[in-house]
Amino acid sequence: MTPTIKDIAARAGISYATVSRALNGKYGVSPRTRERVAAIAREMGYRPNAIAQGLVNRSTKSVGLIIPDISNPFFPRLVLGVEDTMMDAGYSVFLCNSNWKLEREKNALLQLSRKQVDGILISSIAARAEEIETILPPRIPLVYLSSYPQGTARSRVSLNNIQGAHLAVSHLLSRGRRRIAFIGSAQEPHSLADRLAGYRGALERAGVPLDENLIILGEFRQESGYLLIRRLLNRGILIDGVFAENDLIAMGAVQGILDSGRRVPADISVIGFDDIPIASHREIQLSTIHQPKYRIGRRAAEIMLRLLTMHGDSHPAEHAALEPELIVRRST
Amino acid sequence: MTPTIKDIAARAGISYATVSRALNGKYGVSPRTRERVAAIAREMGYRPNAIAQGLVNRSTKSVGLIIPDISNPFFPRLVLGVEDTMMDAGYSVFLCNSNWKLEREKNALLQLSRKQVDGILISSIAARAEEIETILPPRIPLVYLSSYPQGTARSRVSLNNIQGAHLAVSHLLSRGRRRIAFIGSAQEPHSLADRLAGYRGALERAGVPLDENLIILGEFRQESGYLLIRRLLNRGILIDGVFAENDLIAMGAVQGILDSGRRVPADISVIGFDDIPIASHREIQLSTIHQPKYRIGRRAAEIMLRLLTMHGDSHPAEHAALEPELIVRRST
DNA sequence: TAAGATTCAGCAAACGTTTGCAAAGCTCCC
DNA sequence: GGGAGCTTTGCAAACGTTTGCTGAATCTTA
Repeated sequence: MTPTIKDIAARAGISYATVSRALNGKYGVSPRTRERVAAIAREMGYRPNAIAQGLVNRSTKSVGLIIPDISNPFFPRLVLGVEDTMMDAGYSVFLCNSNWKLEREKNALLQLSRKQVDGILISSIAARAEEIETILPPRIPLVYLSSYPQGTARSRVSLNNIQGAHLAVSHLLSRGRRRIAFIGSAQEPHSLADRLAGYRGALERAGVPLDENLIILGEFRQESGYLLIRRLLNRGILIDGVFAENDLIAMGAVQGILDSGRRVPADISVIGFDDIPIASHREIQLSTIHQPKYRIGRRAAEIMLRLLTMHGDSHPAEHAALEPELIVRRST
Repeated sequence: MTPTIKDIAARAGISYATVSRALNGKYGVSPRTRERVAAIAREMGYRPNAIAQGLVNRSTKSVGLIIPDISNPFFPRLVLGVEDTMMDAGYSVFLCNSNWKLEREKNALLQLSRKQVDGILISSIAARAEEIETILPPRIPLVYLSSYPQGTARSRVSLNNIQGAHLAVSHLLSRGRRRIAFIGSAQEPHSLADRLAGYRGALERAGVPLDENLIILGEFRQESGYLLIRRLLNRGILIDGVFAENDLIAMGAVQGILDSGRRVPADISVIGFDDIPIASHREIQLSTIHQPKYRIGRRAAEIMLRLLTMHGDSHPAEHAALEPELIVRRST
């Protein structure tokens, strides 16, 4: 059995209340006993039971982090930003994958709240806030990162997706492209909406007519980008540019275009979104919209820490929108 | 306040012991009260407090997972395999990044044991078992996955690294390569040792003399592979093949070779290790040794679940060594 | 109908902490 | 030497559960 506070007390011949106070540096313990207790604790290899502490302190020093897909190279750095920051502050993080399924997202929320996490960070795929916020007791701090549902009053940190899409499409336009396809994913409604808005806005501003046939949706995967673009090209639809909702789709699209005998960027320019590590690879050189992934994670964690230390007294929501950045590489 | 078992009891006019039994389907409560309790619980939105349960049950239904680097594309699928399996069994997982630092690995172990996790899965960078196992109370289930320290008696699932390296180097030899460099990382001693052993073994078996100058070590990153190969080539050392300890290093090496004006594979063949997703990309086409990442994770989790349900009665360690697979692509 | 068996419910202890309150011990000064 | 005031310690309740034991109520059976 691992030693408890009582074992230490017994060994020291004092009450366990005193041991607790001594170990926690609380006021009202003589330096002599404090030292004695510390020595015994060390010698016995005492390790405070965080579960018991959690019960009485009503704080587990842990938070939940829910993301849709750890295999997508966008998320690991997000996770890292959250983890580093929370760890430094003495928190542990429960990681949950929703696998792009709302049902799993809800379930993760439920599990986390049962586990009495002090707060939850989530990259949510829910369309509306009620879908998930009703699951949680209102007092528990919640921070959205990267994507968030419509109608939420909670804190969030995200990229300015409209602006990012605008940047991307304007760049294609500046390259003389006029028939620009949008290839996205229906898996995450909110950023899709924003990026579509940016796409539409940029076209409109340039006076380029919108062709709804050029908007196609699949999944956030390379295979999806490949299949969708091939289908589009096979239908004989003319395009000279592609704005993909993320880099994976973009990379798939590039493959599809090449495999159909066209050149990138000579015939069709392609731009992605996210700037995942591989996008900058010498043989890939994908133009894209950079997202400061680590910073998004860190920022969200910082907001969480603030909510956590405010300790219940009114949660004024914080909205942080980080700036996207256009990265021009060989694909445009 | 979220409702507790006592609130339900008060509302139902019965003792909270009965409520507990009713909710847990324990023997000794009439169907009538059982239903009534369930109804009230549902209506009040009761959520069992897993912390309190953990305290009395001495089981938190959570495990820790420690990996060196979530940003390395090798690990996400490993994590996924663990997560899916543990989640299905009703466990949550605490994810910790050691960032290739033994100190952080030890600290994670400490935190997890304080959090009273039921078990720990770890991809350890420690050289010897004592370095980390002494931190943990011996009764807590521990499973190594992918890499493990020397001298451990605990369960582990890993790839047969010696065989993998042997496969890789033999493949290069079969392509007529004789001056084969080994580019590895000193960050993880155990698999380095095994892969080096495989490298040496394959050379010896083919009667190719070993040149210690061809063995160079850096980090598990693309930049490292790039720099090391360039330095090697700049020193005028002749090589016609490269066996890299992982795909990132291999990809960096390919860049370095190309940038030095040589061709891959015509002048120098390159083979990596891991088979990360990008290795199969059309523009990359890196030959490599495939690791079944998801399966390693799942297998480790399954072993963990077995240890968990055995519930203390002697832990016979399980050793699973999965088979590597040679994947031949364009780089060799 | 009465005794015994069976079903159902409650009391209270336990898990390992923290902490308010009270008591005991000490120092100091008049 | 005796109280005031301070420091140090201990007692016991509390956090939200689970569960062994006991008692009450109901049912069975002769």
